[in-house]
Amino acid sequence: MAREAGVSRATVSFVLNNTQHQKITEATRRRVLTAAEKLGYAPSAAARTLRYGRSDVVLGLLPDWPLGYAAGQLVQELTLAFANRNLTFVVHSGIRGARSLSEIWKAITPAAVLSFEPFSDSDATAMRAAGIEVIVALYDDKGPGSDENITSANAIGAAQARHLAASHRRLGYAYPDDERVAVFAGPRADGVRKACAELGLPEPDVRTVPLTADAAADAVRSWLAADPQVTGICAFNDDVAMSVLAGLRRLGLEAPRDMAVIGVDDSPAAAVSSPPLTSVVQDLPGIAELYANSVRAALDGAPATSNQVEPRIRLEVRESA
Amino acid sequence: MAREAGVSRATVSFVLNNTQHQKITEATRRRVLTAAEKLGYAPSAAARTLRYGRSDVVLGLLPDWPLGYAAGQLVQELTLAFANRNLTFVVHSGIRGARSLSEIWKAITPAAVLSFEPFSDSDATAMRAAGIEVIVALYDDKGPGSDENITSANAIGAAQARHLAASHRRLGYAYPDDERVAVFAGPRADGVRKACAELGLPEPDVRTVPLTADAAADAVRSWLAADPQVTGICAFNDDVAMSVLAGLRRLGLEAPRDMAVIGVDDSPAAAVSSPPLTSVVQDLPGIAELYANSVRAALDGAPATSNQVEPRIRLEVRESA
DNA sequence: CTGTTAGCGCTTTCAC
DNA sequence: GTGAAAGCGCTAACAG
Repeated sequence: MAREAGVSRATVSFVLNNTQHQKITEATRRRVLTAAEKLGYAPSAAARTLRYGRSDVVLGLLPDWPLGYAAGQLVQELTLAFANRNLTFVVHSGIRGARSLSEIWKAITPAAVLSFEPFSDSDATAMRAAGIEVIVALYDDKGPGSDENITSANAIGAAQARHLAASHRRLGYAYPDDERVAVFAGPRADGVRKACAELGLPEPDVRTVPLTADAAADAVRSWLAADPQVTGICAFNDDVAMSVLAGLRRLGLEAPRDMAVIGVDDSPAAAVSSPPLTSVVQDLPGIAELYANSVRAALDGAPATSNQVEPRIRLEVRESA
Repeated sequence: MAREAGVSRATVSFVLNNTQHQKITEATRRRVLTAAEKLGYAPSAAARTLRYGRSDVVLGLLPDWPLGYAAGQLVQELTLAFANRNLTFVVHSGIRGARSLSEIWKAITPAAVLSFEPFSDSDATAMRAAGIEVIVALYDDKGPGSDENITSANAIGAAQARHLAASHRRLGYAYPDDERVAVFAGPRADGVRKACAELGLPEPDVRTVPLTADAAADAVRSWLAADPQVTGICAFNDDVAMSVLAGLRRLGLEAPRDMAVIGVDDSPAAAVSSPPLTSVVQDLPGIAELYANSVRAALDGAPATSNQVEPRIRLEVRESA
């Protein structure tokens, strides 16, 4: 490349990177660009990474569990948010039996890792030792025993509860039948619990609801038999909510007359369920901006900017609640 | 590292990579490993990539459109399949306004790219020039005018049609209301068309079905008014299928009595829809194996192995059809 | 303003 | 057996 243009390697570097504060002759500039064009020259990210010790890649680590509509959306928004900050976002889907975490990040050499599941301390220290910024998303650092005010982690559950509390005196929580999402479902259920407490409602009745009509019917029966009777259900997500709706139909009952149900995610199916499902929708673009900001700030060595706007939570009110 | 162990760099390399045909003293070997351990030494993928000109990363390029349940599953299966072949699979979600394709692959330096959407010839040649294996998935290279036998691309549609043909004389196709998935929906609709032709059924009636009950009701009305009347619907996916079901309910009609409906993906919501949805389920692990094999073979410079087993397609028969 | 040089960490080749 | 050295492509620093 340098040889071809008859120019020094450094000059080439300046031209191709549009380095400021370097005055390059227009002729030289043109010569370099022409040569680059002719040779189909492409800069080597590997070399650049080796030199800098850091790439511009942000590695997203997805957990093992089933990825639904919302997860896909979030990934897309994150991709966009990082791109706007000159960072390339790629995702690796964690899965039993796949490569170990260390193999992944060594293969990618990311500038930062944004994980949606917690990992071991040794992994974390190893990554930090390699100069990688590590950010764990979606989890409160407060620990399980925290009795703080409602945080963004459980704001979803709280929003569900508050909506139902307008017309229901006892709420239930439809918990997913998948242990893998427990880290996720727990905080949401906690949000419901806290909101109930704040509103003076009795403790919510949490039941696991598998994704079959029969099993859901069992749960519905139990809720209706409870004392005080449970008539408003906050579901972990739209799938679980639709399962509850199926359970109601199986018993010849109807939402919201006999029992109100509210989901999370506003997935496409929610709009056409029977009855159409009321659902909580998260501000995914906002959340993506938040994480992208955190990562960018960490990479720039900036202090953790806490002027972050809390992402909004919205209710898509339909007929089920 | 070498300095610390008092051993040559080459020796270190041999030990850490378990290079065969090199006889290393057990003492030296131990010395190296100890030093590596103590220093928390991690090999630099960037340097290795620079040296080899190729990493062990396979870059998956996802299209812009909404990622559903099946897409998430496929990504997980691909991750596993590639891991079993010593390849690290990461995914970049294509999205309007995000970085250009060339920025992505230059940042990652992948050994291969597995794309789920077609890209320009110039992109393809640029990547190949950079030594990257390029594989475009999910599309037939036969071109749009192909009248071949049913291929895997449209086998899904064919399976739907064949199931419905047992009890219905005229079929309809519920096409998604999203232009972005056209590349995907087209072949499936073609599969239905071909199966109808083979079975001596009239041409299927293709209608776009948005994801709202009202719009779906319109489509249902048109199908029932058609001549000959359409009573069996193949839907692009489960979401569209559930929309058709909603349209039926809106008109006071019922599946499968008034109209049978069959979806694709067997998403969680399908099992609890009203009525429970019959759906085509693809052999995602099989498909993942297929692609992983192709990529592996291409990287090994092997000829395209055509002893590939065609992934099976299965029907999850419930009540809607 | 332009050209040269060193070195990021790794592997391969060659010399001891 | 082990050690030294070159070079992958890049950029920062320095010399002309």
